[in-house]
Amino acid sequence: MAAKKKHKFPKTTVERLSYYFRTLEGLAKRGIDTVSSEVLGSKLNIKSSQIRKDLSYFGDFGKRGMGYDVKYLLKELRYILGLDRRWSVIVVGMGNLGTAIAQYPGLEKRGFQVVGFFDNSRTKIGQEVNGIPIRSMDELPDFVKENTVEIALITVPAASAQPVCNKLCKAGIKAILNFAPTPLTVDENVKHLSVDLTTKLEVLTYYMSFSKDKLWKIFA
Amino acid sequence: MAAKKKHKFPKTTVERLSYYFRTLEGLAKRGIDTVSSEVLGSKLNIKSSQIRKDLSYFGDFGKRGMGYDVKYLLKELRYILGLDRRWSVIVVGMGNLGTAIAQYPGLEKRGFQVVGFFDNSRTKIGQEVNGIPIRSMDELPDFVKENTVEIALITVPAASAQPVCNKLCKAGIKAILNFAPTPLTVDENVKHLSVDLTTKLEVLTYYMSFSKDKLWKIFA
DNA sequence: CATACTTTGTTAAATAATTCACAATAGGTG
DNA sequence: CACCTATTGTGAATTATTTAACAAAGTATG
Repeated sequence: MAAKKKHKFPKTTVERLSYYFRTLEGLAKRGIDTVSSEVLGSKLNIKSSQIRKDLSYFGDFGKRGMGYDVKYLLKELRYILGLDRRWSVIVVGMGNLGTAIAQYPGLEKRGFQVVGFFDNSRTKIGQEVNGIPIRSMDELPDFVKENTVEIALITVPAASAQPVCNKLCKAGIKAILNFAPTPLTVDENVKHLSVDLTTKLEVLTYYMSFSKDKLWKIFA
Repeated sequence: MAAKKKHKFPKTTVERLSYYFRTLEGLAKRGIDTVSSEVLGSKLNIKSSQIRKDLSYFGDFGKRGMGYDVKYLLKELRYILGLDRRWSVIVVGMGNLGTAIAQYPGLEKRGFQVVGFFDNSRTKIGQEVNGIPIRSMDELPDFVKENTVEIALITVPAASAQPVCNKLCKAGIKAILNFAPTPLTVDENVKHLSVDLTTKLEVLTYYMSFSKDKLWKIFA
C-alpha cells in the first residue's frame, strides 16, 4: 500500500498532495471517476508534469493512456497524508482565534478530533465550547497522556507561545501547529509548523507596492 | 530609500523579510540598536548568509564590521513591506473565523485598518462587531469604492469563496487573503494568497506518519 | 597609524525543484 | 491484430535557491 518509493522529494510536494486530495474529493463528489494529470493540473494551476512527478515519489498510481482512477488515488493519498485514521487534537489558548478554530467543521471532517481546550484565564476555565470544558493549563500534562493527544494547536498571544510550547513538548505531544506570530524552539522529535496571518498580509502588501508579479500559482 | 536593487529574488525572500522585521521589532523594544546577520539568524534558525543575501536584493543596509542598525533596518523593511502606510481591509464572511480575525489586534498594529464586515445571512446583517455593523453583500461594491478598500479577507465556506471572490474583483479590490480551503481563480491584476489550516495539518500528519525529517526551519 | 578583529556584500559553488521530452504502455478501432 | 491515440512515469535539462567562501571595509587597540 502506497509510500513505496525511495527518492528524496521536494518539501513542497506534501503540500501539493493535500491540494490534489482536496480537488479529487470534489471530482469524486461530482461522480467523475477518472482524471488525467493535465486536467487535474488545470484546476490547480499546476503543470501536469509536476503532478506526475509528485505522485511518482510515492507510487505508480496511474494508467498510461487513461489517467488516474479518482477513487483509487484518493485512497492512496488518504493513506499517505495520514487521513485514514483519527488524530486527537487539543487547542491551547481560547481567545477569539482558538474558539473559532475549535469550532471549524473542517477539522472533524478530516479526522482531527478536538478533544480538549486549555487556557490560563480564570474567567474562561470551566466554560464550555462545543460541550467540552475549558481546562486549566495545570491539567494539560495529565490530559495529554491520558487521552493520547498527538496534536496541539497553539492560539495564545505571541509572548506566551514559547512557554506553552515547552509545556506541550514536556507533556509528550507529537506535533504542534502554531498560530502565534512568533518563531518557536521545539524539541527535535516534535513536528511543527506555523500559520501566519500577519506575514501573509505583509507579503501581499509588498507585492501590491512593488511588483507586477503574480503570486504563487499554487495558492491561487 | 530602499528597494533600489535590480535582481530577481526567490519568492520566499519577502516572507523572510517579514520575519526579520518582526524579530527586529523585538530587539528594538529591548533597546538593542545594532545586530549582526549572525545573531539575527540564530534567532530565526536561518543562516546568516541567507539573511545578507535577502537584504542585499533591496539595498546595502549594513556596515561592515558592525552589522545592521536596528532602527534603520526596521525603517527600510517597513517601507519595503508596505507597512509605512495604512491599508483599508474588509472581512467577508462573519462566521467564527471571520469574527475572530476581525478582532485580531495584530492587524491594527501593522496598519491594517478593518473598515467593513460583510455577510449574506439575514440574522447577522445589522449586528455590530467592534462597533462596526455587518453589511449585506449587496452593499459591497459601493462600499469598496467609497472607502477605497484595497484588501479583502475571505472567510466564507469553501463553496461560496469563488462567487465572493468574483464580486470582490469586480468591485475593484487590489488584494485578497483567502482563508477558505479552496483554490480561487482571480483577476490577473489582483494579488492573492491563501492561508490554509487544513493543508498544514495534513503536512503535519504526513510527517508524523512517515518521516523523521524536521520540518522547515523558518516555520520553527 | 599599523595591526588585529568583525562583519558585510557578493561572486562562485553546491543543492534543490521544476519542467521538458520521450519511450513505454494501455485502450480503442477497423 | 496492427495501428492510432492518449497519457503515464522518468531520466535529462533547466531553472531556482541556498550555502560557502572571501575580498572589501569598517572599528578598536596599543
